[in-house]
Amino acid sequence: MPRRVDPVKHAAKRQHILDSAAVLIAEQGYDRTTTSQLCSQAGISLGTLYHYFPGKKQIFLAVLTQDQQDTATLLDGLLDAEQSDAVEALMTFVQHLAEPATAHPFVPKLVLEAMLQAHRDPEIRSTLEGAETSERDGIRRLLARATAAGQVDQELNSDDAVAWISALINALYLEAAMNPTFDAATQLPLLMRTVRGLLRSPGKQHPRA
Amino acid sequence: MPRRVDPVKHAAKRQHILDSAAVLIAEQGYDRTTTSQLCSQAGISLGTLYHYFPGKKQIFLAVLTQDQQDTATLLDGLLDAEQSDAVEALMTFVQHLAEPATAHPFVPKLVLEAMLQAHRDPEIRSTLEGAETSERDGIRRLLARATAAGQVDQELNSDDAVAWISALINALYLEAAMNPTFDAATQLPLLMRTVRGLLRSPGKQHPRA
DNA sequence: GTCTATAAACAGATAGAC
DNA sequence: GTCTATCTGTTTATAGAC
Repeated sequence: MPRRVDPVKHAAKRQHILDSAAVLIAEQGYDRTTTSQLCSQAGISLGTLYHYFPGKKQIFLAVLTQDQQDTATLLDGLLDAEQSDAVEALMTFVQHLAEPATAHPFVPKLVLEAMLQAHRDPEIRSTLEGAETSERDGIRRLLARATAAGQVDQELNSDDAVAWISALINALYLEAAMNPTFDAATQLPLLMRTVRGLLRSPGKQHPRA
Repeated sequence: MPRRVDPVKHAAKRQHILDSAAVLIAEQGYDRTTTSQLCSQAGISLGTLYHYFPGKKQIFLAVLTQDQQDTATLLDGLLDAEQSDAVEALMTFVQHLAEPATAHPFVPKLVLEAMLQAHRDPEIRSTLEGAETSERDGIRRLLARATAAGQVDQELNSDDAVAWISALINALYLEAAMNPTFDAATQLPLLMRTVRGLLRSPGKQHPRA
């Protein structure tokens, strides 16, 4: 005995609303995007929108939550993997964190909008906090392994290094979102190079193998 | 025969409105900040605000313009100065571009808000464009000098390098604005170190003098 | 489930008294 | 020059017909 028509159809439409909302909010920003625009973009009316979501803010939170789950899944897989070269493991992790910025132009814009709004709205902040923490934590653990293996400049403060590797990844998102001449996919290798430069001692060669 | 009461008093009050507006907009964002809030923060009424400015947007533009003038003046002075070591000249320039981020917590927040809004509003974009262009142009010229002097990795693409030095400076502003545990003043030296790491060849020592 | 019509609150901006 | 009172349009959200 099936439950009328709901099962997948409802979830699919909900997802469709979320997808179109993500693009619109990325382009215009959360504050400037009206619920009416959200409706016309999704091809539905106001009444229908409020049938699927209790309010505008919840739509934004739902958009952020699904992105967060993608990232979390990605990170967990990478942290489990054992690799011989600790620096290369760290670099792989960094690359995977940076890669979404190259997927589609709206992605870095959405990430940046989320970061800004998180700074102003407690609800959005707590939604994002988990992802950021696990991101930094992953970097920290992999960096510790690389340092223990003597592959990183001993004088480089661990907390500072984590902060700056994280900052460099954020910089890729920032430039991809703001600078029209900046192509994230092309610039990704240079991000990797810069991270390596940060880890390497200023006065010494990185000891290979 | 003096002109009634206007001369300095008007300019001083205008400036006071701008100063309080800058802090408020930095904290809340432009869209979330209402004209009423701008008034109560400045200690005046709505009617008075519109006596000094034609509208909300013009207040924001005025805030950005004055910041821009400070930066432009700073850059010009640095570009004129001749220095023996070309890399050091570049590093001095980078440091001066990054330094405002360490001045007061609201400064990086305001800069970031401006960058976001510039991406969405043509008027704000054109107001900011001049500053960004002269910033990148300064980096480009100083980098060219350093490259000509053989102090920079020959294989490093010039445009990429400019983009990433600029991105690193923006990263300092971004982290200072978003990350409460990130102290811009403390992290400035590490920014300098990272820029040096970027310029240095991955396989060779930076040839000193 | 989806729509149209509408309520309730609030935004930016103006009028005009003092 | 500065204020209070008010206009006008828009925004989020709800009611209720189909």
